[in-house]
Amino acid sequence: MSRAETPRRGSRSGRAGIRDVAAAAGVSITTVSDALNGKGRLPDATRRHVREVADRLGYRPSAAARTLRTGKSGLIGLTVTTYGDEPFTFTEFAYFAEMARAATSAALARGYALVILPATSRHDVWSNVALDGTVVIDPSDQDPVVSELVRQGLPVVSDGRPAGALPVTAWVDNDHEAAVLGILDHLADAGARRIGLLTGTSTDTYTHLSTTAYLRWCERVGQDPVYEAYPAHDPCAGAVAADRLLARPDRPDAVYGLFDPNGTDLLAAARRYGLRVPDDLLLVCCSESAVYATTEPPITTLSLKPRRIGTAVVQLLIDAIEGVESDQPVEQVIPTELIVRTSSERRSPRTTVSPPRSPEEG
Amino acid sequence: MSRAETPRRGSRSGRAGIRDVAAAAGVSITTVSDALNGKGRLPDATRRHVREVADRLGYRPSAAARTLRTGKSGLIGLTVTTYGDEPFTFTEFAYFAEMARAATSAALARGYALVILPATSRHDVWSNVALDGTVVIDPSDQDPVVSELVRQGLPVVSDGRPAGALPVTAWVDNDHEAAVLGILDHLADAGARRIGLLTGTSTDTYTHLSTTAYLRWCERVGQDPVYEAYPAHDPCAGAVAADRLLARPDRPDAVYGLFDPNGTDLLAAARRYGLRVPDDLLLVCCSESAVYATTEPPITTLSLKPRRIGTAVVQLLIDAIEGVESDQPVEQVIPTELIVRTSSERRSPRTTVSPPRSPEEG
DNA sequence: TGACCTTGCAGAAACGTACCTGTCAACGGG
DNA sequence: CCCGTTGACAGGTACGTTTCTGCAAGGTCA
Repeated sequence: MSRAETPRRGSRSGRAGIRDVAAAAGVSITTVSDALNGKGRLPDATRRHVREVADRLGYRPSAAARTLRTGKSGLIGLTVTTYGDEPFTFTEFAYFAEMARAATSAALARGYALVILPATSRHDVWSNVALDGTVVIDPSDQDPVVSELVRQGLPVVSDGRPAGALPVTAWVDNDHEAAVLGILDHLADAGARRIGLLTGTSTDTYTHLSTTAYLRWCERVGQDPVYEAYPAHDPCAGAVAADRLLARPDRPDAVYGLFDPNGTDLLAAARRYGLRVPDDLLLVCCSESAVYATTEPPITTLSLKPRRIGTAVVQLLIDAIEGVESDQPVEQVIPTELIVRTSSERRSPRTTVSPPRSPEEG
Repeated sequence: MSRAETPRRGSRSGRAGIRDVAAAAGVSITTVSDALNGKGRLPDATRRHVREVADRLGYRPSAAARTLRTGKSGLIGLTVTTYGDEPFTFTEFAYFAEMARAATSAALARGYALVILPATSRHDVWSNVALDGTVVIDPSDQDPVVSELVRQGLPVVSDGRPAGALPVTAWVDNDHEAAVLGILDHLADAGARRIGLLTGTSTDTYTHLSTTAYLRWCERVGQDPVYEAYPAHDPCAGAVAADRLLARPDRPDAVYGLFDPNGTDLLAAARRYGLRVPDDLLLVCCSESAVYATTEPPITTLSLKPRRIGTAVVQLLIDAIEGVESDQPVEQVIPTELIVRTSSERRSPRTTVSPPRSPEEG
């Protein structure tokens, strides 16, 4: 009977809703919504008045209600591969941190926020969050997460060229083959005769492409491949593998390490075997870390440009979400950057004897 | 007129809703909801049947609708300080990555996901995501973000003891004063006569507490403070500051660096000045990075145990969200760990002669 | 003076779920 | 035979928005 009378239970428990604002401003809900969202045909006076009342009441629109109504949540998934229970690994620290940082910035700049999600197919977490789209880092072939997302009609952009026929919306990657070939040529130019590789045992695209490129290069120049593979997610295995590589009878005189910590691991191993860098051993590793600028000697690194990748991935994803007909291609190759430092600099002639340490000679 | 007749437009565009499942299973919406959520009093047969139909239709409950109804989103904010446009900095890389990793794992294990948010007061992003609570990393005094969140009635747990009277629900931190004092004593024990500090110019709690502790220690032992401060968010400034510190007329014979890259920076600076570590200069820095295990020489580091902090913070937050009367205190101090390596090991006899290493003497 | 458009706003229908409040049958006990 | 109880479900409302549709009031033009 007195249904039309109920006074909204006096603004209910806590937060003010749009109804409260409407009542306080003496207008309708529609008017409040339009005023706050800059829509509709309202005179500026009304708009200002509503905004002022909303501010006074401390009104914050309910994200859940808005999402339910509009179908857009403003959330982007950032899916990272997991090893065991842990998302991303030691070996990916700097890369991931840089990439995530750039992605976060780019998303924020366009009004989106990032949700970190594991690549495991734990439904309960995935289905508990309303995503507008997802960034997948280095998806494995036939990734169940990606398939599920695509099935739901969500745009998926991949960091790393998708293996197989994974139906992603777009992807961004480096040209890993070209990068490896470039490094090998660089090392050969610096005088390397036998170049070794420190690689991983996992089957992700990065490891696979890089290793394949190395093997092809070896075949082309007629060098026997010299490499050690180890489980890259194990923080200790790298040092052991580096040691093993330098302990081989066919010890390489130059090494490229695919993972971030390989530089220090190889440097330590070289010291154990009394090898001087770069005189006896040329060194390059793939890393985003700044420490290699100040090691003794500084180590040449390959940067995969995670900032640019993180930014590009997010831009592509948001373009897809918003239906923007981007003029960017949906497959972007970001160039890598070889930062040449002492560890791979043309060594002094093989035959000459050089003093073990001469700080003046810098 | 045929209003009661409308057949739900034939399962609408795309996704199946709970209504579609109910229709397909020949039961009511309530029954579907109860069956899937394990509530109500339903015979197992019905429960199974509903679940099966839901699976067949590929039904995924709408996160937005559930959030709107229940008031819980399953999302936790991870708020990071921003410097300019970028969230977190170079100097915090390893710490943040470890911390975020542990936090992500812990949240996931309890069915929550993490949203990365900037500490800027950009309302539009904050209000667009429905959070159940927030982790704030090292909030500054009078942080507007924290105040706003608390005003909304959301639990806020802080990584880092909140400055001033910031009304957080709980916090987790190291005992930074104790850590610094421990390191200074450790260096003094190793023979240091004048210990320098490499610190930051920012006003965050970590920097402030650590610097204060250093100054107090100096006063206590009667040493003149020798320190250089630099803007820690600038990736290049550290090297310059390290150089400046070692170029001083009152050059210290031991240095503690508050930030992660200080180790390599100080090592490089020491080399430039022909100082041997640890013989001429003892070195310790605060870092989570593994590279310091394999530098030449290996550098003693202080670990703030970001894994434990990340886990603890999330546990406290979720306990608060779920109203669990946790037996954990709401103010937790996580012990730091000093990983002693060569760079701070008792140098060759200055006055007393003691064996460089005596593992028996424990 | 209508016919017609514009302005300024209100009503009400979704969005998809969770849960409170029935309803109806079966059943057991007095 | 009646009444209370319990099991198994259905109806309907509310969550807080956005937005489509509608409707007066006022102005313009033929």
